[in-house]
Amino acid sequence: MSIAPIRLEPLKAHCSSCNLRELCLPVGLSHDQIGRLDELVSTRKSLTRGDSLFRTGDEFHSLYAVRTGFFKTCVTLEDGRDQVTGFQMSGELLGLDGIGSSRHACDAVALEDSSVCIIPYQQLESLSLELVELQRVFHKIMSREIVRDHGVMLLLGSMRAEERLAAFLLNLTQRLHSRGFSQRALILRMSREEIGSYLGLKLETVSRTFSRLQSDGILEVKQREIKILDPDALKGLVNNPC
Amino acid sequence: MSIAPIRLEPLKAHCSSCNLRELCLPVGLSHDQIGRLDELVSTRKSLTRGDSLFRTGDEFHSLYAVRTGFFKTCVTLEDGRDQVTGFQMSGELLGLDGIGSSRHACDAVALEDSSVCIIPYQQLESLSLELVELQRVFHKIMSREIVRDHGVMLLLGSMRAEERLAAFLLNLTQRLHSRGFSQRALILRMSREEIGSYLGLKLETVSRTFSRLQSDGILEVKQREIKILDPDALKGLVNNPC
DNA sequence: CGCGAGCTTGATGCCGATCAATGCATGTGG
DNA sequence: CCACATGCATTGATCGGCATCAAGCTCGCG
Repeated sequence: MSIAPIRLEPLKAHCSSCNLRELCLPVGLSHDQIGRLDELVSTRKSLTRGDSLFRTGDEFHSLYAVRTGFFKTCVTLEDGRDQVTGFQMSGELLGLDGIGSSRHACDAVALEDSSVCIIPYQQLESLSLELVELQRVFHKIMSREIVRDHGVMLLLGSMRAEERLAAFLLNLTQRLHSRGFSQRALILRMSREEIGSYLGLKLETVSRTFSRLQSDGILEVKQREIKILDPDALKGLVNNPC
Repeated sequence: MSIAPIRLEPLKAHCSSCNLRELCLPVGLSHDQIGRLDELVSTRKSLTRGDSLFRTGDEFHSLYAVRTGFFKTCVTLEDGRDQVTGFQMSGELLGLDGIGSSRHACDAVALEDSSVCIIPYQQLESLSLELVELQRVFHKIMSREIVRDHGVMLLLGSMRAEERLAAFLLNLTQRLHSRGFSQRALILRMSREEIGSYLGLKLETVSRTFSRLQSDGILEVKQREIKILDPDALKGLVNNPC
């Protein structure tokens, strides 16, 4: 006997009832204003691990808010070398790169089974003309993305391997903490190679650095499960030239 | 006998009569729309070489459009290490980093005597609610800044010294060319150290790489005067892993 | 003319890349 | 259930590119 499909897509999404609304686009909007957003953010999309949400060169129509799961974005050079430009978790927006040229300028790939809310960009623009608060929060999100990228440039341009990895872990745990997860433990959704690409290191260097931090008693590393045994020591590693 | 001051500040600025309007915020706006911008972009400010336009932590009120001259932006770590995050020339916007947190997140420093137009941000927000085209162009500018930053991350994360310098020179000459300057010659407004900071290299490496490109017959380097003798060879350097 | 900031060049060393082998977890088919 | 394959992670040995340290050099300027 056949089984009825469990999920139908597109599914209705509702910002007003979403528990991510304090971390996502609606942050700071009133109940009524979020209601207006509901009209616009009406569908969602599920992806399985490895799926691309969009690719470089795809026409840009929508932004995406991560609902569940985990993504990476990366840019690729003609010769195949690529650079992971960010990791995105629930509440974070994907697709801002596409606004400038009407085409996406990077690939967005699900690192685990994930779902996103689709935010049609033209409708977002229209609603932003009505709701000054929405315009404001959207500008803030883009600005923070620029500031974040500058932080990564600082990391890539002037930090050493150990520092980079420490800064990376602290950044991840902080973001996970504001989503209700532990500050002391995390499960990495990305491979050593993807971490390395993000941090400008080779996967062997990432692995060795993990091992060193473990033997220093700062971390406990079991494959992708990380425990932070000594958070202060980890923080002490960043901003130390030697 | 005393001489009357030649320039009074603040001076009136007018987008509608500005020859940078095709490279700057007004790009794509109609004559009438640019007229509306004139009401808002009313003052300019002159800086001498070495002056800061704003510093990390300063309250954010305005964006700035470079009118003449040349700037760098940089972020600094507590221990003093810093990273140049960009170089800005005429028509380019400064200050987008401040929107997210109401405080500037980097320093902007004039690398030569320069002038900027002051764009009060609150008024820009208000006008964006009226002029959908202005909102659109502003979003595009922010998005392109994000894409640009991703390009720098790619450069810092996965290119070799020679490639980085080649990419940097090609980027500069392209931007200068669209401002009417030569594609083959340029005068660097920044020191070797500032180039190095931007590219994640030490100043000695920058200097050596310039020398190598010169002895390869690709460049002619006389201090800060650069001639590109073989543009194709220079382009050939980027995107070549070895 | 002499000073100093910025640039070039050389000698040396180290961090992270590369190459290579092994280990470990997961999955698949016999 | 085991044998084997596969993908990812760890670890070791070696190499190389860039950093570091240290002189000189150039040019503008008082």
